[in-house]
Amino acid sequence: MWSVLGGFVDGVSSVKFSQTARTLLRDDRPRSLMETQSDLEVILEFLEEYYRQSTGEHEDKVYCTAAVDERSAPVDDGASCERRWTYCEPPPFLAHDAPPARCQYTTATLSESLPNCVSTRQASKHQAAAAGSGRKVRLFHFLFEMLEDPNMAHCVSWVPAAAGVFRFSSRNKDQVAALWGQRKGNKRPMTYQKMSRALRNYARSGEIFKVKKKLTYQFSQDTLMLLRRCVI
DNA sequence: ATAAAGGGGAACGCGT
DNA sequence: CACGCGTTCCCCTTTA
Repeated sequence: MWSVLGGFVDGVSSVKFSQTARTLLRDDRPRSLMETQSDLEVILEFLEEYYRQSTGEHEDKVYCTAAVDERSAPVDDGASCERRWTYCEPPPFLAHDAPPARCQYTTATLSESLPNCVSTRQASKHQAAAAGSGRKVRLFHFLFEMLEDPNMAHCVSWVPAAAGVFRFSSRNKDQVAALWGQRKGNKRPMTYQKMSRALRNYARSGEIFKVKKKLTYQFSQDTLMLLRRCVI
């Protein structure tokens, strides 16, 4: 995540922001949980401030956090990583927690290419209304974001990416579902069971198909090409 | 035999 | 208000 935020900070270097945050982002030394949380607070404050500046003090509470669960194992704990992602409506520059190199594309560009597919920026009701667009972020788009995010590999991963086949982790599949539920702002918590029902409906529209393997699905070629085209 | 995952009808919610 | 579409609920079936 540090590299992600670091990439973002570099990208907005023209903006005045906390020198402390910049220093923290470039400091790769191992940190304790308390340090990490403290650092995150500093950075989040900066991000909020930046967003306020860039949006003219938008009244909506709009930010994204990658919070570390206090009960969890150390952050870099590989497969057993229990990092909890608290997802609120993200600001435009953090539509998803993607590596810097991938920051060239945004969900906004995806939404332009994919029907009914919008950025989380556009997911803001206010802005959607302002733009005259009712398009919402869609599940397959969200899943593609998760698949492209190395930090989410313990939840869902390509098997293999070239064929557009992906598989949920038996252990962490509900984590993906929970994030999806938060992204949608659902009143009730999303579960893998409910999310998989939505995935099955994609078979009718031909966007995603069920593979005859446990917890495994496949993007259609067309959908995959469209999604990937936006990444390049 | 059991739990987990898959499947599908129908209701719900939201934008147009 | 009606409609369309995606999402969610619920329950049954299949699979490991």
